[in-house]
Amino acid sequence: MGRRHLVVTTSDRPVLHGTDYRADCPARHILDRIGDRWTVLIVIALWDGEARFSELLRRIEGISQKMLTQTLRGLERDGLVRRTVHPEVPIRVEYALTEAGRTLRGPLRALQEWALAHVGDVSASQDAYDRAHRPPDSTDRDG
Amino acid sequence: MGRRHLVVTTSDRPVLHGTDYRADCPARHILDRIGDRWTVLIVIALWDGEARFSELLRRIEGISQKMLTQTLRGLERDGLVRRTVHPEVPIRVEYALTEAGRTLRGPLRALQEWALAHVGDVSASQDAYDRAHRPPDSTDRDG
DNA sequence: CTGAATCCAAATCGATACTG
DNA sequence: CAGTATCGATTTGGATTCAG
Repeated sequence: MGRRHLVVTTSDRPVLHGTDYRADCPARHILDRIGDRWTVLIVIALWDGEARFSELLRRIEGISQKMLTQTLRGLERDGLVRRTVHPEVPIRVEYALTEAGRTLRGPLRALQEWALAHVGDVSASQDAYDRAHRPPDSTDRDG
Repeated sequence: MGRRHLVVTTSDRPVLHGTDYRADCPARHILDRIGDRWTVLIVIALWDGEARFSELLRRIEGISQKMLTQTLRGLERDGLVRRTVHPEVPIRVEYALTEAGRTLRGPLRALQEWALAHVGDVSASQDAYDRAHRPPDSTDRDG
């Protein structure tokens, strides 16, 4: 049985790794978290302050109840979101970012700024790429 | 294909802002990119300079040929990686980060630093969460 | 050597129905 | 209101096979 950890070898010091080269490093875990479809949207939705479950469901367009619950649970488990149950009738549950959760704002912003700065270039590049790699056109008149 | 409505075009509103919870923004596109299993590792592997296809295959442990090709194509299409074919025998193909690709280093670093700074807290939180939500154990005894 | 194509298993996610 | 449970469609990624 071979090792199953993922390794990237570079001559210099790798960016996303600490003392070892495995891909299951802390940074990889974070990438897995924010890489899913909804985590970042939820964090953004909670930037302004706490919100109820149904409120998040309304504000985050397209998310299903299942995914909201599931993602919220993961965030709560990681200590990035705090869940507060108010035993009223009907029941009320408030979600809010923890202190740690709020600090995610910086890195997310860095990513946002990169995206904003490069969205034009990326879009143009995709355009050019798609033109250059267009599927074979049968109306080709060069024959 | 399917339901990917990542409209990177006419978003005149601020992107990862507290009032925008939509998934169709530039930042979302970036998150989709770096969120996949291999993109970041490839970017890291190309940090030092260009590399051949087979070299990347060797250095990024665990990646399959298919995924390397596929991810490289996406990166190339986005203008983050440049592909150079040397028509020799046997053929030689070199991959390298473009200028835009290299600028991804900053945001990636921010993420890494966040992860490093919080891995302890997150781990502890997960631990506590799992203890509190322990699977039903009948051998429970109070000490 | 580079890489496209195909088949298949597993993970992800959404819609729906049901509970307290 | 705030979930849980389940099923099926979709997506993802890996192994394998074939080709320039």
